[in-house]
Amino acid sequence: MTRTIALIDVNNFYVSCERAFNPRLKYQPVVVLSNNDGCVISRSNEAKALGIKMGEPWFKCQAMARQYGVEALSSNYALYADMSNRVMSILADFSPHQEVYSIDECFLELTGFAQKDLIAYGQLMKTRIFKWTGLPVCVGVGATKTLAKIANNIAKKNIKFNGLCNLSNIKHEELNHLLHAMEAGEVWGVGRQLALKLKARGIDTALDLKRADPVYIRQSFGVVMEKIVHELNGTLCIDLEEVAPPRKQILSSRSFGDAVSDYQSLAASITLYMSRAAEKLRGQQSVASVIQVYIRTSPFKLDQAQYSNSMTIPLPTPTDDTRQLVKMALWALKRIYKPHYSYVKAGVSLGDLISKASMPLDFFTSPDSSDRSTALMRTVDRINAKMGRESIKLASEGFDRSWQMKQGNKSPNYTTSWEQILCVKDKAFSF
DNA sequence: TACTCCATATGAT
DNA sequence: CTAACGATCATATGGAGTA
Repeated sequence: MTRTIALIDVNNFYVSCERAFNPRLKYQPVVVLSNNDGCVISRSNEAKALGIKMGEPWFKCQAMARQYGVEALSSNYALYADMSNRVMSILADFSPHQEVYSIDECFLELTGFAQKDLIAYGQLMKTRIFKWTGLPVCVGVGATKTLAKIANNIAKKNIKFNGLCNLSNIKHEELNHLLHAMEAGEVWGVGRQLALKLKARGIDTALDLKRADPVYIRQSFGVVMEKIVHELNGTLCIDLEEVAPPRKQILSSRSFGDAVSDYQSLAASITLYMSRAAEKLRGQQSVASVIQVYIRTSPFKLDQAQYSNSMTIPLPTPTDDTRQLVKMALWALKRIYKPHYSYVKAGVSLGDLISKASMPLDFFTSPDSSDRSTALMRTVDRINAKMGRESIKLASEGFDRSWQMKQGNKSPNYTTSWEQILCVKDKAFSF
């Protein structure tokens, strides 16, 4: 049976979240910056029109942006995550089969819907999401995830589609016409390098890729690209993943507000990042068998002495206990740390994750002590969930936070903090 | 020879 | 005033080491 899959994607997600709560930002050029106010990661259409590029370092366009009155906001992930949850739960009502693909987009299975109803159904999604959250979305429909992605892309780019594009119902020539107008590099799964490689073989457009010989593609590019070719031809190869599989790796890293050189700051940051990673680990009921710690100077400062190093430590017994994980991480840090360098970033990762339930009993750890660890961690997690992050933390996180990232212009947590909502009220009513 | 392990590259958002 | 360039996940790949 031919399938029908929709891809719903919020337009300029982070900027749109900010606008939903701050109408002053409407019709203005607005950008949202990455952590540490480093790069542009979301742009309003007005900001795009000014030529501000995705991923551009903010300091490079700051002067120009000031000239045009561009609003630049620090990213507020608490707000975006909450808004994302609202959108996803609204969309879940439109189909029993949903794959949450990223913070701002999801696939819905619409197989079996009458073609004549699809557009109206998509329109209903758009209006309902806008009414209930204030966020604008585009809907793309196709026979495969790859085609749904393309449909969404087309809906976003051409105003005449009104934010809605159904490729599952159009004539072959018409589809081919649209694919011909699209570069191969814009197809989902084809990045810069692969686009170059394709171009070298005479495959320039999405239509060229669709018409390429799958056998040849498999030989020169591998299975992944072959699947893309099939998907472009309407044969489903990449199915919906409704239940998110547990992560195989958990990473926590951050750039510092200002470079640091002292061991103490690095140790504090590593403790914090490992604590975060361990929370995530317990959240998905896994234990880690390997940890990695790394620190590095800025690769962009070519005039400065460079140093970057990492250490990977296999754990004797897999664990999810923050205390053990931090202990090992600091042990590793001590070994790779060298004084006198200007470090700009540190991070940890947890690897070889296995389900906690399937973990074999360890000969050297008594079941009793392992139960106590689990109970303690669960209690800490619950207290922190209820009373706020870091209500309970390890002392090695320290109290001096001078190294923490810059967030010069962050909006209030409109949806997750009463205190900050009240603060907004005061502002709004002080004429 | 075939597999595992590891670092690196690439892609997505 | 100055200096200022993200985070997190997945998979592919190729070489080195190993059974």
